[in-house]
Amino acid sequence: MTLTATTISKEASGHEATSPEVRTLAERVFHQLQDAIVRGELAPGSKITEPGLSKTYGISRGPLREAMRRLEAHRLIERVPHVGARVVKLSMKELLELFDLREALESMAARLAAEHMSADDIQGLRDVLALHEGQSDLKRGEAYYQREGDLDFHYRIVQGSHNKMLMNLLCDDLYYLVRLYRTQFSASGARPQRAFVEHHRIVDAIEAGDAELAELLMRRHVSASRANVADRYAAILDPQTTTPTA
Amino acid sequence: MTLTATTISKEASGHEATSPEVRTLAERVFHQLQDAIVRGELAPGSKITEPGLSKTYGISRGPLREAMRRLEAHRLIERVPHVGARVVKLSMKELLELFDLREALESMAARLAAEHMSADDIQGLRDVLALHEGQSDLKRGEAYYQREGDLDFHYRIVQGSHNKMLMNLLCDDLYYLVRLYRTQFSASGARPQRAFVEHHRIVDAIEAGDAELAELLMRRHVSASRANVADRYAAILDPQTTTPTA
DNA sequence: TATCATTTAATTGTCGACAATTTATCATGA
DNA sequence: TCATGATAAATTGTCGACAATTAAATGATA
Repeated sequence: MTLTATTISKEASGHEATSPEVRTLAERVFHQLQDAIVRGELAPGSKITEPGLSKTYGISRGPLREAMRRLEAHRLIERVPHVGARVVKLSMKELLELFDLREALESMAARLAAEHMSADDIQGLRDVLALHEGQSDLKRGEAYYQREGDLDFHYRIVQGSHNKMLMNLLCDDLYYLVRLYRTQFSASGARPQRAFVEHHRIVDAIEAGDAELAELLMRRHVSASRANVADRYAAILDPQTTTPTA
Repeated sequence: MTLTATTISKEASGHEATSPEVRTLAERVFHQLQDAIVRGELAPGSKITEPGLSKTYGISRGPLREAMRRLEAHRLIERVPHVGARVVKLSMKELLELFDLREALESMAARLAAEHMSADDIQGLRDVLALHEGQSDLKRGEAYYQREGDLDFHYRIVQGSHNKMLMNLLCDDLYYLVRLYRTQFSASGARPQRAFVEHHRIVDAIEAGDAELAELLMRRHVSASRANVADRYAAILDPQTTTPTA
């Protein structure tokens, strides 16, 4: 077998970090821009210009344009014909809408995962949780790794659903928006302990093959996460009338 | 055939037909291709080549490429770097996955619609149903208009949810796949009476503001539709062991 | 000074040509 | 005859230049 290139080191903790597809310039600059946006290196709402990026990344406008089209499709930038493009700036309303979508889709994913996940898959899930908690012990305040770990957890469950369309939707589209939100709202980790417990109970339900319970628990988990975000936002707007931090 | 002009009689009952955005060549040819694929004029699985389409539509490869990128993002074509693109060919497995997604998302839409729809919106819904049934009386066997009417119904409920992200997801992405499936599997209308009743009950629930019921009924509605498709497919594979057509 | 029209600059949209890669064709040899 | 390798054709990827449109700047007028 020739296999030419792309020996595929696509495992790793990284989500798609180690470029599964860099056969072309457009692909590469797409991933670079995607990363830059999600990490907040390109300020939300800032205007991005084709000649500018073209110079920055050292490529012509052709492939750059294709990359921008893909970013637009993933809703990471917004384009207006003949005017230009700017990095998306999520409003709180849209963020809550995003959580509603996640609630519907991830609860479904949990149900399917309970029906389709293999023993190995479940073991992998438990490993993620263990790693997750270990890191959290070390750097309590530092929420970054924890949050990435959280996404890893959700990733694996979606994968476990074995529903390709669902995987594409959540992993390729929505999760990048979730990560973007975390940087834009500088989302402090928040409620880690409670989330840990919820994660474990979800895995328990999946392992027991209890699809209905897994679905319910995941729905509550995402819903609680949403409520937490809404609460914090309300606290910023009006520091008095909200519940004290847990 | 020169064709150059492309005056485009893109009217039709079309949902977004009256071009909200034809400021650029890429936009126009995108909509043209989208239509051609959904209507089955471009055979599923057939390879589409850039020079070919470029000549057909009388534009250069630049804007054509952008149109193809958008088609890829909407999952209407599949591209492989350095190889080419072909029109998607939905497998039965993917089709059922699509129904699962619709079940999760549209039930959510129905719930939100029950909470947010205005009186006018609801009246519009009832009008669609009336028109729908009137057409059905005329052309019983002809399932085309009926099916389009069915999509109109679902469209309006999604719009009624007032969740922009949900609207984008269902109306801009998934519904085109639904229409594509109907041509690819030459989906005969099937079970019209039952669907009518279900539609009416869903509207009743929405009008009553009963979010929980609306969600449940929509979930059942989509689920029944899915079961119907699966049943018909099984019937093709093995004509003996299935239930007689209703 | 404020407003509006005109001009200027910058950015996006489109095109044709060239380079890189893949696929098809064909010849050669076992 | 089949497999293998080299060659040729076609298609995709990339680039730079020009046209069209928009936004900014300038100046004139009330």
